[in-house]
Amino acid sequence: MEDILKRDLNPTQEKAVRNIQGPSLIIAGAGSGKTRVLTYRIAYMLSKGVSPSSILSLTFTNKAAKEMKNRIRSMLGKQSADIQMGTFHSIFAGILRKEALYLKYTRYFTIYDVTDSKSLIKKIITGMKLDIKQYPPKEIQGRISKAKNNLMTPEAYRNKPDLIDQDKKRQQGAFIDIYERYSKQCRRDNVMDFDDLLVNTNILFRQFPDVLAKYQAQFQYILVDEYQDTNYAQYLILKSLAAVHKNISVVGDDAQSIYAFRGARIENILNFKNDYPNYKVYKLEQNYRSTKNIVNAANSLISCNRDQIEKQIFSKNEDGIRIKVFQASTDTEEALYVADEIFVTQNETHKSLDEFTILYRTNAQSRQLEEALRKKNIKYKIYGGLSFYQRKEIKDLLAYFRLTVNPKDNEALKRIINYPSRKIGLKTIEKLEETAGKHEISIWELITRPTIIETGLNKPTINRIQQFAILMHSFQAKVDETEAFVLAGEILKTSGAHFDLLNDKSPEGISRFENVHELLNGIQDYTDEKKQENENAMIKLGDYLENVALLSTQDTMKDDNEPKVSLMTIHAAKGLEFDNVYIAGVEEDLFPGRMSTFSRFDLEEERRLFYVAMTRAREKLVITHAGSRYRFGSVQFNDPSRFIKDINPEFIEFEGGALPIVNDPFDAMFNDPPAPKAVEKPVRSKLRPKQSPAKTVMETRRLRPIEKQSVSPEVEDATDTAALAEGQTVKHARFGKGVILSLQKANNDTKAVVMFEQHGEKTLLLKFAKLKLID
DNA sequence: CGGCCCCGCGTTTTT
DNA sequence: CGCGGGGCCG
Repeated sequence: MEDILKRDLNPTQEKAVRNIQGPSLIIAGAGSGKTRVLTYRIAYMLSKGVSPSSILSLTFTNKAAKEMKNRIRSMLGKQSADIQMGTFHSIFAGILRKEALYLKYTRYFTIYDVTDSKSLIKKIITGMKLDIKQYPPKEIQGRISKAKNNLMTPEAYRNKPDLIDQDKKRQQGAFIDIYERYSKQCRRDNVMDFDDLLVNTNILFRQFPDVLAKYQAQFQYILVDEYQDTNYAQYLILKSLAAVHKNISVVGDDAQSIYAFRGARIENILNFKNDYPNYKVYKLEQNYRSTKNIVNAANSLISCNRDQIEKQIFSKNEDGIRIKVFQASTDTEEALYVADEIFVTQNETHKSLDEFTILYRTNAQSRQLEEALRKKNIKYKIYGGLSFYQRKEIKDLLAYFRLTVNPKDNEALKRIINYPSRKIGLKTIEKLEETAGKHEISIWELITRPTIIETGLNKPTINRIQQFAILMHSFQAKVDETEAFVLAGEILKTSGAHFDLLNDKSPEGISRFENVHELLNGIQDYTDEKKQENENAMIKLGDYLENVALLSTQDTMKDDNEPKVSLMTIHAAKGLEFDNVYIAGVEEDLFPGRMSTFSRFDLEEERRLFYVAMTRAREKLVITHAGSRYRFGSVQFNDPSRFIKDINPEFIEFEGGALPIVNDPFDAMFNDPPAPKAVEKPVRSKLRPKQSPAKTVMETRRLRPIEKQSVSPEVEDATDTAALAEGQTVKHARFGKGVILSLQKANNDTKAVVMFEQHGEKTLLLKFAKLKLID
């Protein structure tokens, strides 16, 4: 083990791995080997005699957890199985099932996805006779989610007069009532939404100290990946679990925080020192993934952000080729260019198609790209978007499974009580729901009790409903004693769904039929996989359902052997890497999205997102943007993204013409002035307001072909950095005249401290600053 | 009750 | 443009 650490890790990584006692904060830049550090750290702990079951390791996807376990297993043998490793949501869902009774849930609770919870919220709003325009379900759902992320229960919310006041002012005075009803109904139906998994864990730990103590005692060592993307609820869970042993190690990179929109707090990283004053910090700054060119380009981009932890990410890899920037006239042309570029590159380099990815800001962009790839006969796969599990036929079958496991699951019941058709229509379902609501019971309870009479439905209808209940009952009786895939098959056949699908001979019908069988295969695969870890385990339908509910975008992609280009949003690409990366649609209003351009905070998150996109690439990075694009059914014209201009042009090769200059007054507002503590960032044309009197050096340069930009200095160009010395007077494009106070070598560049006449003392990187010597 | 048609709206991003 | 929801008719 000792040899392995020495051999495979750099000194900082090794220190981070060896320090297993006490709190530690590992700041890990993109491509700096953070997964390796985490993996080796756990392996090292095990080799030191730490018991696997006392380790809690939280990862961002379940796939990442699986891979880490496999790596540890291959390093050490079979010991990794007992490590609690997975996403926050899956680990704590597991704990909540074990302890469900404390919270008046049963261990069979259903996890609602966004669609289910939105549908319930909508039902509540209309049921309260509120205007759907005034209370858009989607917005209400977002607000509920936000409240939950901050652990604001309905009771707590109601006790905040300022919040209640605010709601009234925004014409949503009934928000709290909706929130309250929603919470009550979830509880009544034995249902939790995604946020509840974290909220209820917090409630469990807060209200039942002995339960908390049990887990504190168990999890003596806690590791957290992607710490920058944890929210308040997650932070508190960690804090309480780690309170006793304080062996908590968090790994994160503030520059890659891209989930603030769903409640993530970068501050969690910054506040770590407050909770654990005797913490140790390790900065992994060497990027092993990408070429120097890509790393430096990404650095120049991210330096435009004001909020960041100071660090110097560097690469010792080859310089590599420049980033290609291509301007297409339309989105169609852009897609064709990307497909063609991939085709040519693949032919030249003979790299596997697995080493190519196309990244975009929104899922909607995938269509054009798919078409272009199909035209070129290039195999591809798509992550996310409308996934397999979102298809109607799949959701129908899953609803059967859900209702089998949790009979109180109203949303599931409503979905399938009339599928296949049992002549139970919408009106009937409405009546059921209404009556159930009155009695504060679930629909299932209503229809399996004499209370069903109170619905006022006619005899034949009641009869049909009871037939359905008998059917479901036969499934429910087997839920704990039958293997998932056996029961699933039986449900498919006996429910009549199989017959219904078989009867549809249209192409779509056949595809639906195949999908359903695909789902059954998936259950089989899942079962096989689980049994590899534990031969004697019995995989029940409930286990499978939990797995499905908590799948992440990356988890849904099954390995197939044929190499394919992958298409995905940048969010979905988090943690992945490829030799060749294409970022498409890099345009104003799309990336950054229009909504993000109004505040510095949002804009900086978008820029971090772009940073994540760039740093996925090992060797080649291609950025494309289109002058016009179909959106909302009509043509929209977009300027190239400001992010392209944030990248130092020295690292870019513009293809197909120069980049037009865009002036956006917001740019200047949100990027100026730079952070005082950080190293001075390069000055760019975008810092100038629209009616800048004279074109700057940079602006003129940008219009010329790339070759002239960095090779031979011209009249207005920078003085060769080697010619500069202390004491000289220089001119800077933005800061004007100044005197060089000192020069200092840094990485592969020189830092200069310059005293400017107008702007005072500045520290500049000569590579970026383009100083001109004045005699 | 079920099927069909029309209208309105959406694009951030996801566990 | 494409989807989902709502309304209308058979």
